[in-house]
Amino acid sequence: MTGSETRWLDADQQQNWRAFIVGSTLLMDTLDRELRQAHGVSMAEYEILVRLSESPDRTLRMAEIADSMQHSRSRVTHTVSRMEKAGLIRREAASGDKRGVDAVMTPEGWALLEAAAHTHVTGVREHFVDVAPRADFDAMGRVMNAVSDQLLAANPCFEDIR
Amino acid sequence: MTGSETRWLDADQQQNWRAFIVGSTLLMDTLDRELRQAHGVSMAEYEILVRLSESPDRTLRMAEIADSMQHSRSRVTHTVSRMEKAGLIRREAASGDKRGVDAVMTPEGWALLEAAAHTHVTGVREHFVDVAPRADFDAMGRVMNAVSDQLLAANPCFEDIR
DNA sequence: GTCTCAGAGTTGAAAGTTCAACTAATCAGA
DNA sequence: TCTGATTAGTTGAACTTTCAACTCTGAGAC
Repeated sequence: MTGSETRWLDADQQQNWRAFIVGSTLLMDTLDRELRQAHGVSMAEYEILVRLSESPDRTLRMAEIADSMQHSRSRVTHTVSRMEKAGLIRREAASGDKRGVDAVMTPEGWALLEAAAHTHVTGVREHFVDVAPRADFDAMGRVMNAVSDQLLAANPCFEDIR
Repeated sequence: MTGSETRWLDADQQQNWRAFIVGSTLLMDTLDRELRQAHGVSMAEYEILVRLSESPDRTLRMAEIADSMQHSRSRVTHTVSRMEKAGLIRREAASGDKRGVDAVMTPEGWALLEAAAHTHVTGVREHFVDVAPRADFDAMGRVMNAVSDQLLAANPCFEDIR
């Protein structure tokens, strides 16, 4: 990873990279704030609800949540604990593997998601999807997929590092 | 912001958006970890050093740092305090405005930056710039610039919210 | 001059994240 | 079937970020 001469970025690359950092923090912070103010959930919590809502029985193993969001297991434990306290999720022993824990979405969680989804999608459109031409947006998607592929390929067991 | 019917994202938009979330957290976490392991600084700290290195006298007002990074003033205060304790930055009373504080890069800070820059740029290339065709990368840059523009225009005094 | 308001930065506590150590269950192999 | 290595998840402490309250300086009105 750290070899020989440094190949510096040219001016364009530099600018694009900085645009990415600033734009993405601005975007994420805004969406997070909108969700918190309107519904009292963070974006991470919202994302967990989305994933649960898409799963059979609105249920997911802790590890599945962690892997799909690229969060550490510890982080998911803490987040789910808070959400459980708030009544949005219930923990159950996983059937089969006695080490495992299932996170199950409660009716309250579902209700919250239904309300929050509108806020979130509106924000994503207004601040992201609708501010650029479709072709550029697709290109951005290809870049970010390539980023994920590269990083996951380079680190087959990415969890170990976290 | 929250009006009438929800215009949901279509499948492509959904995928691109999720690619963005996962890819960017993966990318930022990786670059942050690389910097921490090799040089003991976070990416936020590194970015502050970069900005100082580009300023006349390697000096910047606290507020300038905060604004250019889209961080809250409080966050910059805390981060700079840690960096000052580590000897990378020195605080000085700003000339002219007695309310102001200048953050000045120390020789130790400069030395660290020189060492860390190689690691960082190599990582940015390997995990980001070089994983996608230039045209896609440029399109990504346009999208992120549009995001920033939209958000900054919508919130003339963005700091007030933070 | 002084009163009020705005701006720059700090502070400390609360909330969230990371890190390393831990328990308990499963698996693979002798 | 016993043993050692893995895997799932949790825990608590350290660290980072956020939030609201605060101090001090500067500026404009009168």
